[in-house]
Amino acid sequence: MENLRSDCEATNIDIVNRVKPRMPEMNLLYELSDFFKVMGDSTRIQLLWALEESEMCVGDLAVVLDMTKSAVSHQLKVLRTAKLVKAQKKGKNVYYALDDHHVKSILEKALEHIGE
Amino acid sequence: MENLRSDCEATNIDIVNRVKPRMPEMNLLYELSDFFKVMGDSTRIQLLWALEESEMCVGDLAVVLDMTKSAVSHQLKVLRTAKLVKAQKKGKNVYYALDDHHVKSILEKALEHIGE
DNA sequence: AATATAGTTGAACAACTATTCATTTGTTGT
DNA sequence: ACAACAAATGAATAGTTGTTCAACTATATT
Repeated sequence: MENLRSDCEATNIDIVNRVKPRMPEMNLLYELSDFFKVMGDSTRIQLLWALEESEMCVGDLAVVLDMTKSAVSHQLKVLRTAKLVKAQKKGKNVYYALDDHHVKSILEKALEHIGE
Repeated sequence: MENLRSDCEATNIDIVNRVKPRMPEMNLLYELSDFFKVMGDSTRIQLLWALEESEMCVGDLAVVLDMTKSAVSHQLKVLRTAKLVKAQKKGKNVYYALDDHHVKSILEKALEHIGE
């Protein structure tokens, strides 16, 4: 027996009955929104944009974004956890690169939406 | 004279000099991240998904999402402000519909990223 | 006119998030 | 071994965000 949170009855029962079973699993919804949450920060967008131009180390990214290495490093970790970037150690430096070929096209679609 | 926030010098000056001028205006970056912020919430993703199936009124959306009308209304306002949905009053009800043809393709790209 | 229904709104609260600061780890060069 | 540098980390703080609750507006029904 389900415990309903909604505070009202359906107005168009036919529509509700058609749409409700087509809703995705809660699990998938969380994965989707988590993905967009990662994209929903200007620092991380800048990092992705910069890495689309070139693989870069943390210090150089800090210069490009004009932020501290610490702040950049924190955000790179978020991007790494989301599997959007990958890290590779080269001597004293850690070089980051894009790890997802969808990011570019998603950014393009978002730009289309904005530019209207 | 700029006031730099970065706490380090560039390691690869050539890369930094090539990437830095290609970075977009801060204004555009904020628009981009704001857009993704709107998508970065499971309730709003659910609303967009449901509205992709059919135009619906607030009460029906509340039933489909199993949430209160108030919570749904608050989130619909966010989506309306972001111009992702539009509202139309029909008698006692307010019917919401998608107002952006990019949403679907963006969701699809995001699903591709997740499903790997 | 009075009542019921649909939706919106604002305040409040709890949960979350990004940056800063100080510290630590690991690598290079001497 | 030691100093210098690059990056990562944890704790703290300030700012933001989503839901709840109660009050309010507007439309429909009797």
